[in-house]
Amino acid sequence: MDSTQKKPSPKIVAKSLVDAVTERLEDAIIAGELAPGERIFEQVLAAEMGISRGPLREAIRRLEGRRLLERRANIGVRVAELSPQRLDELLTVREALEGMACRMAATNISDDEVAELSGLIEAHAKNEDVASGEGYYQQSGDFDFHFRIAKASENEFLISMITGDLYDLLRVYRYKSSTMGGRATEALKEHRRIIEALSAHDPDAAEAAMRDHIRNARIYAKLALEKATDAAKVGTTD
Amino acid sequence: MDSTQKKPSPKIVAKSLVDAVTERLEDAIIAGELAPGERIFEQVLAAEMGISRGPLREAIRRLEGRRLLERRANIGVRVAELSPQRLDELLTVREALEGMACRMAATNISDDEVAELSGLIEAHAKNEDVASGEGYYQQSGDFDFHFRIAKASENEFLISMITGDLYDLLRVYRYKSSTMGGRATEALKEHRRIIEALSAHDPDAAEAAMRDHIRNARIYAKLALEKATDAAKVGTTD
DNA sequence: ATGGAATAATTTGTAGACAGTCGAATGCGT
DNA sequence: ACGCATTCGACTGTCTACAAATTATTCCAT
Repeated sequence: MDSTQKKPSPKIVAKSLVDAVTERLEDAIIAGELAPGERIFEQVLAAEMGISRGPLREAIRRLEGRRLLERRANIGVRVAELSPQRLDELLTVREALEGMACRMAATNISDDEVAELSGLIEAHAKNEDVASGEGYYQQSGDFDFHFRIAKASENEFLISMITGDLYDLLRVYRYKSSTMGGRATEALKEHRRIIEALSAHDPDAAEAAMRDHIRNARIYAKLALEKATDAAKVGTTD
Repeated sequence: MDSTQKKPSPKIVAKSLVDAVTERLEDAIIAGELAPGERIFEQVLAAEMGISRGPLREAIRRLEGRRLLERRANIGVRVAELSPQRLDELLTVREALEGMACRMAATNISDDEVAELSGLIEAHAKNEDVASGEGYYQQSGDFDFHFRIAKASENEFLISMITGDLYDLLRVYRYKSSTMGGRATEALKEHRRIIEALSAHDPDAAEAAMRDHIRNARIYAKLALEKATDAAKVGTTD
């Protein structure tokens, strides 16, 4: 949550223990320290973290809502399973949401903001990572790009979904496998098309371009992830 | 949560206290017993409900995630404010999500399901409520209609968003004012167009029809709600 | 070996206490 | 009389400890 940006202005937010624990748990899940499907024992975890059960339970309730954890009454809490199918579902929702955000952005965005977006993209285009087509491109510039467009929608609800819940969920997959990379050159072209549409303030074209971009990423990621999990099933003795 | 339907199949879910409290709080907010902006005191509420603070706090965390409650650190919890603008944002998200759901439904839905949908609509068309254009139409048949289409998308993530979080949030507005009614005849026409597109298994047309339907509802609701709140400002001494 | 009952482990809920923090009211000084 | 600092009170945030309920496991008898 604080790894990339989102904290350019370190607001002096009075963080409660629950907030801190939530983030830490989140990071642990994202980093794979807590494997998908793994069971969580409240007392053990609380002891490890040096806190009491209360705040831990509250943090768990939150992540439950974000679908990072799953609870079955009187049985326990498990880390959510991450199937390729779920990723596909997730990205489909993202397509709908970001498409809408981009549509709204097309009407609201200022020329200055478009210029900034363009600068962002072109700066990254010069990176060797991107030029070679490999790129951990997705992890740095891509977020910024999508975040800014979401913000330009000026729809608070939409923004919080895209940059909050959805984003966190996606990070889990992004970490698991670098399936989202390797499409840098295509992604760059798609980004340019999005900027074009935004610059022309054409809502229909903007939405279409964004949806196209995310749909391509989805299809690519799905294939890559399926291949990866198949390989894993052969490679490991799990 | 159990007032209308959503519980056609009373699954034997072992409910914990937290679940029960969550629902009750939710209902209280939706029914307006807890007014928007009203502050909540943990001790008081816990005492009123006859429970301890623990489960109450956990329930609050959940509703926080659903954006029904807002918490400011060390200050307290308030019932979320419901501005016309927020409703507009909400319905915009719904347009995107249900549009996507309808698109997917167009490919997945069976002819039998289309027939059922059609039956549902036509049955309601014969109702006097609807014919008169007034209708508490929105509260009964409309939900079913939208729910079924969401389900037909076969995207679990999408389904849970549309029938879960979003739906609950909308209920708050629906209760507050009957702004969502009075458009029954138009809504019926729009529903028929959606069914047509679904029956033809045309994704593009299906999405377009659904988005059109929700967009119209949004614009109408926004105007109605703005008028209502303006009137309230004059009418009350608040 | 299978069925069932007793047992153990874990989650869930409760109670009480205390520290930290914010807000409001109070009182002082100008 | 007005503004500012201080004090006081209330509520949240957190911890410890205990009690209750439920599930999983083990072990014995058939």
